[in-house]
Amino acid sequence: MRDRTPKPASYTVDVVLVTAMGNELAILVARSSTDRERWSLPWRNPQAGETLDAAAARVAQDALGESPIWMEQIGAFGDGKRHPSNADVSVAHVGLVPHETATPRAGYAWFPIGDLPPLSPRQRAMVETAIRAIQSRLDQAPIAFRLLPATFTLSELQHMYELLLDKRLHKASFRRALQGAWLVEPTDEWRSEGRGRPAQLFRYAPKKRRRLHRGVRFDFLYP
Amino acid sequence: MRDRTPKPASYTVDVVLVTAMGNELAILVARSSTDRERWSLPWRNPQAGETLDAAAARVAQDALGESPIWMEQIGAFGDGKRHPSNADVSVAHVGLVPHETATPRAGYAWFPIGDLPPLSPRQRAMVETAIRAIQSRLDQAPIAFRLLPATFTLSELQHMYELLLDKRLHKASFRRALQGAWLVEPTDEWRSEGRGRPAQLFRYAPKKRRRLHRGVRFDFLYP
DNA sequence: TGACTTTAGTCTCATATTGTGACTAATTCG
DNA sequence: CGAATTAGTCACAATATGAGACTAAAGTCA
Repeated sequence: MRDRTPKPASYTVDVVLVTAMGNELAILVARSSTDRERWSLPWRNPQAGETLDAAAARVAQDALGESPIWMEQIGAFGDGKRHPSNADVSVAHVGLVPHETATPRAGYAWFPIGDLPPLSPRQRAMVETAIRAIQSRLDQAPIAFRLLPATFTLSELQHMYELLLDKRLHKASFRRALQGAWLVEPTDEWRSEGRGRPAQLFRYAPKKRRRLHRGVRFDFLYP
Repeated sequence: MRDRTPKPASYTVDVVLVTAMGNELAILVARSSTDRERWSLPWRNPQAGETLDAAAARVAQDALGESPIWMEQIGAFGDGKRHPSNADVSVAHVGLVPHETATPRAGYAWFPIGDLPPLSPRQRAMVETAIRAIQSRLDQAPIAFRLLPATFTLSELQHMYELLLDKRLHKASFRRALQGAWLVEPTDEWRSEGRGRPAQLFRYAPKKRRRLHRGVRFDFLYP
């Protein structure tokens, strides 16, 4: 697909749909309708009068048949990198989907993030930005909870955080922080997972609490 | 400029230029060339082949005659809100300029952030997002340093942080955190500001240091 | 049955980080 | 000189955090 349109500049709306598949994150990828060997993130040329968020929701809807449980714009991408469309820029979004309820429609498939098919450079950049966006918002939005079923064990929650942050966490510290945040409440159910002591199931049920007030942080290493 | 083009969808590149003017933040606003009563953020229809960042730099260049010392994209805005152009979406950027070196060209003026002229709804949203972006990146990038001259007193730095965060900070804690971050080094100059003890001048000179490793935080209040 | 393994959940303590008031220092003003 | 003003430091209490060790409840298997 060569660029033939001179002006005005056009744009697409692309979505990075993320789910947790077993022990790895996975991204929803679409098979190209013209060249079955090519893959891309789901995208769309927005219709006239369609808002960005609506277009992104539509892209997700077309791919999964349902809406992501959380979605956020992660920016406009262009800057010379190629894209399956001839558009100059693409407005990218991240969407989160719990894996249980996420069955891709025909032509779409989940790919583990460590083993993605080749994507256009622009969409490759979107995936990277999406992951970083998830990681940086992890302490500001209930992202991990959204990737789990309605009830879950605390170990499952911790493993989700470890998966998203790509680092190990200490069990006692994790639970202490979670306690202090008043984000979960226990159900009266327990789940026995074969070996080992059964775990209590919790649900996401945030309580109001006073805003934490912290001073400044200088967390950047350099320039 | 009326909307006459039906398709394909077009976009603009807009820039929120921010500086510190005395005791308040200020935004660079452009007077409309057609209607002298109307104001807008500086924006531009990108040229063919021009990257987003290049277009944003060009917008800043046209308005100030120089480049912001720091600039970052803050997202694409559309979603039905009006804009001075007929574009469906606008890709917004924040740029920081130290006030000393920032003389607006003809047709542009700094407005204190608490007293902006009426802007289009879309650009109003950009300003709000820009401020939030600055605040949220304040601990990850040397934003406050960029808004100050090359040498500054620690009180000036603290006041800049207070201005950006819109909250008071405790002097001793601020300096302790700053010490720990290895971000400034003293010069051998002092500045006497009339009454009171003279203050030592510092410069931004970040040193390498080991990455801080923290566990998880659950800093969101609810949903 | 009863050791052993596995996973869940808790406790405690040392250490690090942070909030805050009070202190000392160097200057101007009158 | 002494009060006022701004800079810069100290010390201590209060929290927050990292990490190991502990208890609890299940399955496994001889």
